[in-house]
Formats: sequence, structure tokens, C-alpha cells
Amino acid sequence: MGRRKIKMEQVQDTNTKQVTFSKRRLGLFKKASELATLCNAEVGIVVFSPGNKPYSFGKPNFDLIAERFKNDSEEEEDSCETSGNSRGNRARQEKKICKRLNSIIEDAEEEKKRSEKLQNLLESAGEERFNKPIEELTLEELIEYEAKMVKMHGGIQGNINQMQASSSLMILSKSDN
Amino acid sequence: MGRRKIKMEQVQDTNTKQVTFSKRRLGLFKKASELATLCNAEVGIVVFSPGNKPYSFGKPNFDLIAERFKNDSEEEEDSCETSGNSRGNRARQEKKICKRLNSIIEDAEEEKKRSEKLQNLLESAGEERFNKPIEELTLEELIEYEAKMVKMHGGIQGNINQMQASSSLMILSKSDN
DNA sequence: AACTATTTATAAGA
DNA sequence: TTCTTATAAATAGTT
Repeated sequence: MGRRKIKMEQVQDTNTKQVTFSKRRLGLFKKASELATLCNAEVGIVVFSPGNKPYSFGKPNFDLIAERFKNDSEEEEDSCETSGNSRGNRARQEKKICKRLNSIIEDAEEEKKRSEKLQNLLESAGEERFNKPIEELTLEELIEYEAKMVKMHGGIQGNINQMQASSSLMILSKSDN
Repeated sequence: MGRRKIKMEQVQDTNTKQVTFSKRRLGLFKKASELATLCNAEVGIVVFSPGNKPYSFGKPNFDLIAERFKNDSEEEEDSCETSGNSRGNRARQEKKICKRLNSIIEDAEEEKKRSEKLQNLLESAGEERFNKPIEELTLEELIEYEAKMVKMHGGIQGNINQMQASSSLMILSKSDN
């Protein structure tokens, strides 16, 4: 869709890749927005750039939330150790949340083994996983956690966008932007 | 991008809207796939049709998982009360999981009030919410839950797709398809 | 950031 | 639904 047709494979030149990413990410979000508007559908998208920066889109009200937190983390760089700036109360609040996030994330190693098990379970696409009692249990536990998530956000339908938003902000808080 | 230009507003004719949804959903997913391939990016999408059917896309390995579970729930319709079919072990497993899901979902009312509070918090975009101590706490709790989710799935980066997949399946299990 | 030559997506129609 | 096709829209390479 441009001067030349391109092969569907990773763009080699780093700079070109970055430009392509920007253009196409915007294009994707625009398409998503149109789909939501035209069809009265709900859409949530998360994209990670090659540099692992997260970008999110959502209708309704994912963009708002995501943008808000994107701005927040930009103000509180380097593991929450920057300025106590002019909007004091909010900055303090951000710091508090960010610290808790860090402690939770640092804690993550404890569950590493269990996580790997779940990971494998989810990634294996075959029938096999349904024949292993231990992993069956784990699957159920996973689903229970997921259910709690859904409940917390207030209902079954339409809240996935908010869940995605929150997840994005989690990752934002930890990543290097 | 068709025979005529259309206004960016909800399509009125129900049938046309359905057709537009199908075409544009596919288009969106194709764009997402290209973005992922060309730029070595990760992309996760969830779309709810006007009829509240969920569709998901993801790279890497979201499609696989989502498809798998979509097939599963199609085989086990009507609140998991259908046939003990030929693939006995798997069917039993599905039923078990589905039952637990239902009980969890039915339980959801208990947290209704709290959920609504969170809901409001998330939906209000202003600064206000950072000035209310009670809601600050609630926000932190929310984040902690989210963190657990991320941990369970094995890491910070790249696992959002699986989280989305699992969420989709949750919703799939509860919805009417 | 803008600009276009092209390719791609898609609205209507069959 | 699936296909066809005229046209609108996205974007690759360029400035």
C-alpha cells in the first residue's frame, strides 16, 4: 500500500522498522476506532513495540485510562525516584503506587516455578494437557484467578478493556520508558 | 474504501452492520498480524460484536489458545449440561472446569458494591480520584491483583496476550454462543 | 513531518 | 454467505 509492495517479513533496517511501526500502529488504532464506531462494538488493543514500549487502545474508555497512566509514569521515571514536583499530592500518590508495584514485581520470583508450569500448560495446544491431573488442577486455579479479576472489575461483559488498561499500566510502570 | 464513502457513525441497517463488522474485524486482525510480523511487535486484541460475541487475536500464541477454548465451549453448550461424548476424558475435564466457572461467576454478586466503587474509580478520568484516601487504597488493591495475574503468567513482558486469552475464554464460557 | 504513487481495504452489488 | 469490482483509504518510499 505504498510506492512498492513489501514482503511480509520483519523489516531489516532499524530506522525503517521504527517508522513503519509508528505508521501502522496508528493505522491499526484508527481501524479499531472505526470498527467500534460503525458497529457499536467494543475493542481493546495492546501493542508492544520492538523496543518493548506498550501502546494501548480501547473503546470505551481504555484510551483515557491508558493515557492517564502513560503520562503518570513519564513523570515518575527511573523506578519512582524522581522529583517531588509541583502537583504534590498526585506525585506522592504516584510514588506510593509505584513503590508497591516494584515490591510486588520483585517478589515475583517466588512463583517462578509454578508460573513456568502454567506457561507450558497454556502454550501447549494439544489434547495432552487434559490428561494430566496435576495440571488440570493448575488450570482450574488459573481460571479461578481470572474469575476474580473479572469480578473485581464489576461484571462479565465490557470490562475486559479496563483489565487490559490496568495490565498495560503495570507493564508501563516496570518498563524502561 | 468502497463503492461509496460512508459516514463515521453507527450503521443503522442491522444486516449491513453485521456484514461490516465481519469484514472490518478481519481487516483489523490482518493489520494487526502485519504489524506484528513487519515490526517484530506483540499485539493482542479483543473485540466484542454488537451481539456481545467475543473475538480475539494475538501474536504470539493468543490465537491458538483462544481458538482452542472457543472450540471447547462450542462443544459444551448450555451451561455445561450437554453430552458425555466420545472423547470422554476431555469432555469430563471441560465439564469440571465449566462448573467451577459457573459457581465462581454466580458468586460474583458478593463483591458487587466493591466492584462498583472500583468501576467508578477507573472510569473517572480526572485528578479527583487521587484526592480520596479510600479510593487510593482501592486502587492499590486493584493493582496488587493485577500484579498477581502478571506473576501467575510467568513474567512481565509478553504474557499479556495469554492474560487476554484467558479472559476471553472466561467470557466465552459465560456468554451465549 | 509532508507528500504521492501504489497497494490494500472495503461498500455495494451480484 | 462468498465473490466481484469500483472506489476510498492506508502506506512505502521519497523530499
